[in-house]
Formats: sequence, C-alpha cells, structure tokens
Amino acid sequence: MIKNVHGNTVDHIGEAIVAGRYGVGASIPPEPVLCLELGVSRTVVREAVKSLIAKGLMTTGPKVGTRVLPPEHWNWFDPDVIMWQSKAGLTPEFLRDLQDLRRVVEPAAIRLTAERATAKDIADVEEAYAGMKRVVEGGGDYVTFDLRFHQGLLRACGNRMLVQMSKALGALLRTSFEISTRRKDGPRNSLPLHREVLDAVIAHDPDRAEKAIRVLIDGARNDIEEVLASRRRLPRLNEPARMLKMA
Amino acid sequence: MIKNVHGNTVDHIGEAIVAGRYGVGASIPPEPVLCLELGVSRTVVREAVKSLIAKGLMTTGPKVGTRVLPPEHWNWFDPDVIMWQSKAGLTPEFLRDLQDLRRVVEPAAIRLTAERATAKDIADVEEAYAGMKRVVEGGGDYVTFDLRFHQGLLRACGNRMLVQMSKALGALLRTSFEISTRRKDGPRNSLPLHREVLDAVIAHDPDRAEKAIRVLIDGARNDIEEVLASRRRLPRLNEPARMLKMA
DNA sequence: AACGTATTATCGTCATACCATTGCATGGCG
DNA sequence: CGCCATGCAATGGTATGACGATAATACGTT
Repeated sequence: MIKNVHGNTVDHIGEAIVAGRYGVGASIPPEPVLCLELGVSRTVVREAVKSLIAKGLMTTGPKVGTRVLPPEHWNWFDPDVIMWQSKAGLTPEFLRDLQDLRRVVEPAAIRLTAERATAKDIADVEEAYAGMKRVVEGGGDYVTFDLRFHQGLLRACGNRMLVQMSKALGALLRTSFEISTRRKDGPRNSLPLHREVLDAVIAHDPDRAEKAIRVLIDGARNDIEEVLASRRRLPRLNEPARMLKMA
Repeated sequence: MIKNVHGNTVDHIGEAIVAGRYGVGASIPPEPVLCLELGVSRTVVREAVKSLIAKGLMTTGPKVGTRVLPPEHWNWFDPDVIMWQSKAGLTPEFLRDLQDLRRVVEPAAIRLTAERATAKDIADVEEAYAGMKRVVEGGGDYVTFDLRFHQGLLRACGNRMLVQMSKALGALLRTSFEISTRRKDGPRNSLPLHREVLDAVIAHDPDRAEKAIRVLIDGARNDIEEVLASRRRLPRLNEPARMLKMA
C-alpha cells in the first residue's frame, strides 16, 4: 500500500475527517503537529490540506486553524471522499442516500442510453453480460461483471454529469451486488433480468429499458433493506482500493 | 477581485484549462515557467496544481510534466469547475447536459421534498416566493429569488448527493431564469406555477408536486432551446462570482 | 537493428525564513 | 461597570534554495 508521500498524507487526513475523528467544526492539529505525527515535511502537509480543501472537506485561516467543514459541504461525488466513507463504514444514511440516488439516476440514464447508445457502448456491455453468464455457469467473480454491466450502461448515456454519478454509485452498486449475490441462485435469477435491459437498449426502446431496470433496482433495494434491518451497521468494504479502478 | 494568491492562481490555471487553452492531454508549462508567468512562488503554483488535481483536472509526474486530463475526468459537480466553465462560455453541450440533469433531478427531488420537508424548509421557500411576488409588483431582481426558491426546495430533499447537485444546477438555473425573464410578463406568468409547486409540497403530495414542477421545467427548456437555436454560443455570465454565494 | 545504459528534464520532498491575518487579551475611556 | 481600541501572539500564507526520485530520451554497445 505504498505509493507517494502526498497521496498517503491526503488519505490519512481525509479518512480521519470522514471517520469523524475530529468532529465537525473542530480544528485539526496545527501544521507543525501534523508534520510530527505523520513524519513528513510541512510542504507535504500543506499540499495535502489544499487537496482536501479542494474537495470541500475543510477551510483554513491564520489563527483560526484548519477546521473541518460539516458533511453537507463535502464533495460527495469525489471518488476519494466516497472511498474514505466506505472505509470508515457504510452508515445507513449514506446507503439510503446512495439508494435514492440510484433510483433517480439509473432509470433516467437508461432512457438516454437507449436513445443514444453506440455500437461500441453496446459491445462493451454485451461483453460484461457474457462474463456474468460465464461466471454463473463456470464460477468466478460475478460482482465484477455485474458492476461492469451497470457502469457500462451508465457511461453510455452521454451525459458528463450522469457519468460522474456512475463513479459515485460504484460504492453502492458493489455493496448491493455483494449482498444480492449471497442469496442462493441470486446471480442465476438476475441474469435474464439483465438480458432484458440490454435487449431493450439494443432495440432503442427507452420505456422498455426503464421498466426493466426498475425491476433490477427494486430487487436490490429489497435485499439491502433486509440486511440493514438485521444489523445496525454494514462492515467495511473488504477491498476499497478497487473503487479507484471502477472510475 | 482581489482575494489571496493561492485562490487567484487556482482560478487562473483552472479557467485556462476549462477554456481549453492547453488542449486535452497536453502538458502545461513547467512549474518554473508558471511562476514567472503568474509572478508567484513555486510553493503557490504547486499548491494550486494540487488543488486542481484534487478536482480531477490534471495529473503530474516527474519528467512527464503536468498534463491536462480529458473532460470526462473533471469533477463536474465541483462549484469551481462549474464556475470556470460558465466563464469560459456555456457551450450547447454543457447546457444540454445540465438540462438533462435538471429534468432528472428536480422532479425526483421534489418528491422527496414533499415527503420530508420540515416547517423551516417551507418557511425558507415561502420567503423566496414572497420575494418573487414583491419583485413582480414593485420591481427588482427576480432571478435571485427564483434561484432561492428552487434551491431551497432542492436543499430540503434531505439527500446529500441531491443537495450537492443543486449547487451544480445553480449555473443552469441562473442562465435559464435570466433567459425566461426576458420574455414579456415571464415572471408574472410563472408566479402561479411556482405557487402550485409550493402548495403541493406543503400538502405533502409528491405526485402533485412533481407534476407542477415539470410544467416549470418544460417551460424553461423551451425558452432555452429557442435561444440556443437562434445563436451559436451563449455569452458569459455577467457576474460569475455570484455562483459562490448560491452554494 | 535491438537492447541496455547514461543523461537530463521535471516533479517530489525537505528545510528555513519571513510576511499577513486574525483571534484574544489587555487596558483605557465613557 | 461595560464597551471599544490597541497591541500581542498564534497560525496559516508565501518565498527561496537545495536535493532526491523518476521516467522519457538519447546515446552507445553488442
């Protein structure tokens, strides 16, 4: 997990903030103290703080110190912020927000995709579907292909903003898929539902595509709510670093 | 327009990138050159670049230089990025993306708002409505209150992600409102439509609220498309600095 | 011609010094 | 007694110079 000093420092402080270790509105230790704690120079600490400011996590000022901003100021679509939140623990509110977002974004995006998808877009999704099918029959990592399927469709909608959301949704989708996959024959049952979505897109039929994807989303929502009801807090993602690749 | 050296530097480089002055994938001048051009120290340039990296605009590496990333990597929900794009010129694609986003987000958000809005949320929006009404009768800046009305409703939906989008939508809403307002009696005619939205929210009636806001959105869309059809490129926003306040 | 090595441009990190801003305390004045 | 102004001090902001690390490029060898 060694990369560069800057990245490590940003991650360290960012995780601490998102995990709430400092509390909202509180000041984090002054620069010299952070230098000591992290064993890096002031330059690195300052550049790391600048990065976090750019993501909306904090503000600074002479004498006032470096303060943590309330969560509504975070840049919640930043992949790093999402990753830190995932590492800190997927709280029920966070999952609820992401789920709302998914229900808003995916049906709308799939309509655009059905209208605008190019041959290459479809080929990518088709490949992901083939992977899912292969895994169901022969075994392997279903979730990876499931993710690729959905994100491929989102990316094909041709709208920068919606594409960006697909990155943020990655955290939810992965969690959601991992939960759904635990159910016996979950993958095998969901396969035809995915096929229907893809066929509707190929047929350039927005209404049909939207209807098909709602079936998938509602199923996933039920699975998640079931789990949320049974335990107070979801575990950390086992491999948060993957989220970077999903972007 | 004087603030601090860091902020000015970030804005300067950020604007240049979003305006496409360097071209995608191209390297921007090395740090020493930028220091000369901007008349600041290397420290400032580096911290500015770190901020831009945090917003997804660029990457750096030894010998490889500081390169501009393609627009799909930008953090399009970052208020700064939106502001720079607005200053650089609201291209048709950008407006189209924002419009798609609005049509996706606002109806969905208004449903959540109708379910969850608190007394304070409603009071805020009510105040904005009163301002709109006052302006229609007595004169003043209609757009400001219109913006406050819509953003108040978006903020009340209680979803962090959707709230964040309301900030991004600010650019579109302002442009949209400024266009609509040019029409004779535009404000006077839209007033009852706004009233209907607010009443539906107060009545906690999601269906009615969604229907009401779609009327508003469709009207705005027609206005914008009319303008887009008549000229190739919208002018810069006259006062982009306002966008910060909207957050 | 292909490969390995040396060169070098450029960012990454560190250290130090000084400037600028602002919260806070102290003291004077009404 | 309370309020306002002035000065102090803490903290981030900026500048400068040096050296390390990395990777693209050029060169020389096989």
